Amino acid sequence: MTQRSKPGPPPINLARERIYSVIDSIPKGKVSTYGTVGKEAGLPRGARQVAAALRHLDPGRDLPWFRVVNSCGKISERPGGGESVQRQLLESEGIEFSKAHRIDLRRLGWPSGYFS
DNA sequence: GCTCTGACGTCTA
DNA sequence: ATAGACGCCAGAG
Repeated sequence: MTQRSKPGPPPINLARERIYSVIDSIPKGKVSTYGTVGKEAGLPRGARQVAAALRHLDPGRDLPWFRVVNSCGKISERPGGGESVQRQLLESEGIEFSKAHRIDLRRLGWPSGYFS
């Protein structure tokens, strides 16, 4: 075949699947961030892509989307609302929130030690 | 093809 | 610690 694989970012739909795969690997009781998930998925500057991937996520798909928060350790607000739902899902598996609605990433962030 | 948008993150003041 | 500017990059129009 004449086509050679050349170095560079993977096709978007493939990148999206990688993102989903990373999110699926976040352990119960832990959380990760948009930026970190992007990195793990091979997208060093792909935080916004991770957000977009979640926005376009099939609602029927079984994926722990709620374990993704922003770099501040807080739940990101978005148009459709639903932050309270995400918080409840996290609390239901033991995640604790500070007074400022923040999660201690040094303790509950995944991968462990990533936020030290 | 071009421009604007945004569930983000990092740097500066 | 807080606020604002900038950079990034795929989607949407």
